[in-house]
Amino acid sequence: MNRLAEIAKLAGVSAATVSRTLTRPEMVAERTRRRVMNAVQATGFRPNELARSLKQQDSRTIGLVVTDLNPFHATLVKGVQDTAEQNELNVILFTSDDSEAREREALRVLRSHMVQGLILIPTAHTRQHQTLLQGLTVVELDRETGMEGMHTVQVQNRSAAAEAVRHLTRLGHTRIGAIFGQLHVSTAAARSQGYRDALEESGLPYDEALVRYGNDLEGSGRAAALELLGGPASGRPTALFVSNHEMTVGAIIAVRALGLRIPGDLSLAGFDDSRLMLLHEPPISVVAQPTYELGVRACELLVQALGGQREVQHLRLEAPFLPRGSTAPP
Amino acid sequence: MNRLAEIAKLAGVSAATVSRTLTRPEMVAERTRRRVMNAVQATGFRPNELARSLKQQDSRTIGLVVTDLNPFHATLVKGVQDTAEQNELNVILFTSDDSEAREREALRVLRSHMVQGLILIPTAHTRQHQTLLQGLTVVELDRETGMEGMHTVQVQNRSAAAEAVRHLTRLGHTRIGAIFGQLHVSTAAARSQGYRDALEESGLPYDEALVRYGNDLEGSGRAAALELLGGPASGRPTALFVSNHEMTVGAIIAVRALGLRIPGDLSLAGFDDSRLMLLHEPPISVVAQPTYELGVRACELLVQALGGQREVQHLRLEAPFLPRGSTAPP
DNA sequence: ATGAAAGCGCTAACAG
DNA sequence: CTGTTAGCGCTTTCAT
Repeated sequence: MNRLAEIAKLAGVSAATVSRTLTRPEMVAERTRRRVMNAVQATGFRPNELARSLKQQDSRTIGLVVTDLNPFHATLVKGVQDTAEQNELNVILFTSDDSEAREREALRVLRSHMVQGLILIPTAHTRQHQTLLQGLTVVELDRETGMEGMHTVQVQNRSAAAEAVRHLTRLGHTRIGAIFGQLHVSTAAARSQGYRDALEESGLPYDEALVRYGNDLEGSGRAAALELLGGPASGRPTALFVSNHEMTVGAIIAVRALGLRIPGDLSLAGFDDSRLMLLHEPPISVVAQPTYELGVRACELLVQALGGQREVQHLRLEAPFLPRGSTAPP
Repeated sequence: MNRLAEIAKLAGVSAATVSRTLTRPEMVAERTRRRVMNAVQATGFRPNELARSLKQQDSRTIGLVVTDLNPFHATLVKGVQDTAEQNELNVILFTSDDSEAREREALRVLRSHMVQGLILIPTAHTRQHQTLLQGLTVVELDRETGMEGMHTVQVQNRSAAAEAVRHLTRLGHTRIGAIFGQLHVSTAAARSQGYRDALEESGLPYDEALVRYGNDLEGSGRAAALELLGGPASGRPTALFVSNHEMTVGAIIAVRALGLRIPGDLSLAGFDDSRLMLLHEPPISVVAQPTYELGVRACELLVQALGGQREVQHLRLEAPFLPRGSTAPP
């Protein structure tokens, strides 16, 4: 006898009635409802989600695929989870590490768990996984692929980056180095555009020798910074803009290793705020994404979409630049 | 027609055979197997985990419940996930925030998803949820409840804390303040014991006035540190031991707010290493838990236990103390 | 070695 | 308003 049937027997009703009481109580007579609820309470019964999902062809579960689990992502995840909880959704979390195989596997598992919705930080490989995404409602978070039908939640990357670099030009810097992620990632492309925008505004030339591309991890930021700053003081950039959190940390490490002083020898502007940036001596000027809110919004958007809202939405939040002690005149 | 049946038709066999081919290929004739595999490949078919779990009364999914998602936990989670992936297990992640309600909800959801295994950072409320844990294999991570039958994976909290405090006494400190979590949490109790051990060894009295208890979050660490350090220099502790990561961050913030200098006015020893601790000026001396490994071990242990290993295991890893620039003679 | 059939726990017509 | 029935997609006896 299945579990539902046991409760039914206990309450002297049919299984269907128990099910109704639990899902659409208004369809059940007051008296019956109470008897059922008593039995449910007494046994601590909770319906099996798997069976329910299987039957309904839909699970109350959403997938969340992030590229990494650094402080930025942790905050994102919190935003999503808190919002999911409010909407009685469960979250299955995966980390793709920007790897094609891991992303594919994550999507497969999520499909087989019958998630209908998905929040995804897309990677360079997401386009290849189009088939796996068929029929799923997906919200692209932080980055965008440009694929049709995907909702997106991200910040004004281009203007935010421009604002950071503008801050540096205004301080009088003319040799401004920059470290971006891989250009085929939308955030990197947009932020690099912002960098060019700001240079152009002040009539500064775009100099490839001052630009490096990493993989968004600390190590690549460190390596890139070492290259840019390793030369003699004469040709070295006097300011550096790094376009994500981990690479900014890497740059800080490189600057230390080279014995340079911030902001004396180098002005440093980073991306994504954190306690590390704030407690650093001096505090690091950063573009501060509203990280938690990004997560919240992504989840809210997904909930709406799952609720029937057909229109594809594209959300863009502001990411203010916070000038702090790490940036000063050259 | 269900999906399995479609594949079956395509391959000209029965659904049962397709199922066998996928789960126990050795039971199927070479030729048949190939035909089935062709059909599977061609369609990109992947069995529905929900149906499988429902039938088998067991899902290939484990639960992971952490109390928060700070850098320490993020690393823990990574360790668990990487290991789970190797064992073809999916992970459903929850954050309990040390709240009774959220923990209960997490456990309920996990049960209804038919997880058989669970990795849990227990809270003060876990004992009340004993019924919800019935029949589940659980690995307690980081903390322990003392409940019977639970596997545990944690560090040598007592001796690690003692080592940190011993380092301070050896430097010549005699007024050593301390901030712990709530004493009913095993880690806090053990670390506070270690603190006493070290004091006793050097014949120093245990002075309640020098001790505060927080809730493991940054804010409480800050508040506690403000209390301990806010008085006149004469009575103020010359060293401070803080027993978790977030509260150590809070203490750093408090120290800054008070305008004290590290290690000039105060030696600070923290718990849990991170880039923040390392990049702080001066770098913070800390007890460094092998965080990633803790996660890995917990998951490995769970896999073993699920694999039939009956014996209850209790793992204790070493957590070395790393002396750095934040601790010096008074 | 393979197929037929039953059933995991639940929900949704469809009757009554 | 409530019970009966069928079936979601899969695995697993039990036959053959």
